[in-house]
Amino acid sequence: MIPLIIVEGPTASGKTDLAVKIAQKLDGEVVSADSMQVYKYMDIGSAKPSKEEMCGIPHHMFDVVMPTENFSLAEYVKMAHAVIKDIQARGKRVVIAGGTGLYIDFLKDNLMLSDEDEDNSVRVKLEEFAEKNGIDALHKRLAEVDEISAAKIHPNNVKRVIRALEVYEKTGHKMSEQVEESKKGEKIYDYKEFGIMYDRDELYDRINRRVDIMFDMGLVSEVENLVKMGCTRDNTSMQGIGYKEVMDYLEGKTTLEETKEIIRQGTRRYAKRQMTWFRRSNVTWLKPGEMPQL
RNA sequence: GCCUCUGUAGCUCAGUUGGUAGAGCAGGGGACUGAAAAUCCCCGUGUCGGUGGUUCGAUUCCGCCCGGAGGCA
Repeated sequence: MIPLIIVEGPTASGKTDLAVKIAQKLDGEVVSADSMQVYKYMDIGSAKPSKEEMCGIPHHMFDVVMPTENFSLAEYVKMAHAVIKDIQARGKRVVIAGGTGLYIDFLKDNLMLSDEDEDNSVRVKLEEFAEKNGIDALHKRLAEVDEISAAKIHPNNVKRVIRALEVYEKTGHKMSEQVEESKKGEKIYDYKEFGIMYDRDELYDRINRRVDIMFDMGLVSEVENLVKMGCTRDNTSMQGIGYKEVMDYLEGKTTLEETKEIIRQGTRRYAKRQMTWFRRSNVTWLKPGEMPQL
């Protein structure tokens, strides 16, 4: 089994810093587990560490896809496994650092994903069906083919209902079955999870301050540049906090101050969701600045 | 100094023809298997500014006091 140190926790809690310190101590390299840092040209808003902050430690899974392209969990997991294998082969330790709980969960337990083509015509058709017949009709359709998933997914959660139907139509298997299948992969990692626990008020302070810093660093021109490259709201990359809001600003829908406040709030809420996610995994919580027992 | 308006949840405000109160926002909790920084679900007790009075009963009516806004001198 390959040993893994995982650093997780809410945004702005100092994961990057801690990961670098651990990597220095263990002679390791850092693998990011972040759904926005995978995009190229999205540096400021996704809070990628600067060269100086990396302190010479190699970082992976940054800039692996163009922001005009869509990315997925499956691609992340595939690439990250390969990167880890490579680091291990070179005799270095692996430190995972990131805030995307879903990515971390799939990676650490080697959850299996069946082969599925990227064709999203099924999804588009289901979206049209929902538009036309309403979300209750959509949910009913799911209940007919996969009762278990239908019971688990709230009818209002259209994205999830569509995905469950998509799985069924594409593979012929129920999503609830697929979940069971996914757990049959071999355990290949021996991991320890650490998180940084801030007092809520203190974390929110850090978030608020960091948003201002992002603007000072040129977030607006970063987004302008992405728009020039052809990014639109349809791109997953533009769903990132800071990006969609600055697009509104560039289109004159909000003032600069409003934009900042909406981003601060969105980030606070995001941090709260992250904490909910990580709370249920077996994390050893550290105080800010504390070095874990490795 | 006088007159008018105003003081209710962290904020903005509703409301109770007298039976101790509710919206939005903020905030909190949760879910999460190929979009996940996305998406979705649940959660509202607070000396109704203070104090006396009227009343079976006052946050509601009346007096006084304190705070805020405006007007007239």
